[in-house]
Amino acid sequence: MQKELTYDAVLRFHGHPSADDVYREISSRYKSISKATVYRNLAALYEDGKIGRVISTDGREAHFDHRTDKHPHAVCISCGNVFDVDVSYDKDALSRAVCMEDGFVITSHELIFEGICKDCRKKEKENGTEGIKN
Amino acid sequence: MQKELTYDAVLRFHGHPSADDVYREISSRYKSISKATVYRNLAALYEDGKIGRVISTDGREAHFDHRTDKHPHAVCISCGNVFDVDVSYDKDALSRAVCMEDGFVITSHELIFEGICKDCRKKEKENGTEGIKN
DNA sequence: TTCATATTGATAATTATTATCAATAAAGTA
DNA sequence: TACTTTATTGATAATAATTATCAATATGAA
Repeated sequence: MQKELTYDAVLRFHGHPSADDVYREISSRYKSISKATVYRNLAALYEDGKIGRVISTDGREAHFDHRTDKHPHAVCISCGNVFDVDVSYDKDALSRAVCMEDGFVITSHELIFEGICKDCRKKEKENGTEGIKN
Repeated sequence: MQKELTYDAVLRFHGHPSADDVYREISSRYKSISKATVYRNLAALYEDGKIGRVISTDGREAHFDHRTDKHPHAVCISCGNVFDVDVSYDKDALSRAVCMEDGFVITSHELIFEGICKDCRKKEKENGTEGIKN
């Protein structure tokens, strides 16, 4: 059952693999898995609450997470990699403070930081391409 | 110059039109504008700081904003519409509190609420489809 | 074994957006 | 004005991530 393979592959990553990362990780061991199956099982595992899913922004791919607790992430605007952010804030207070027009029921929220990761900053310095995106 | 048309069209919306919304709005008056031009000019206007852009999440289209100040939004997970959220929080304190692994430089952040908007809740009640997405 | 159900792989379809590129328009200059 | 250069546009192809389709295979129960 490829669902198990998919789950194990996600756990094998330290960080936040994309569906394609997971696909390639499994492919390297079991040659004949379909990418559709990986997408299907990642979605199912997320539904089951077995893995986390990082909200994807601005056309970037979704990333998955061995952590299942909700926590903020930082996305590198240059390479798209996702990092955990360690910041505590009062989620309930935030929810209480929200004042929406009548009738909108909030079920969750996401806090996403954007910036440039260590590696991309290094590359930019080397190439003298600071400030140039992608 | 279609850039002006595009700008005016965005201002004409109360809410947060998608590129396609803007395209249709202009088309209804000036039949022969290209969608590529609308995308191009929306991007340029955003670069110029003349309009705002709502971060798009999970494969949804981007939405644009006549407001240019950064503020949180709520996205309806059913219809995708975007709403302003009125909540004050200490952005600087949040930034200061962020503890990332060395070298990641944070340039901005987004706070996105998710939930169900008034209209979709109404529809769900009528259809008895509560809890069913899209 | 037999019948029903679930999962898979291969591939087509979808959707939002960007890239390409020739045609047109606008601006600058002699 | 006439000519040249630059910018903008429209039409359309390309891209990229993801989902849908559907026949083939696997699984499980009776």
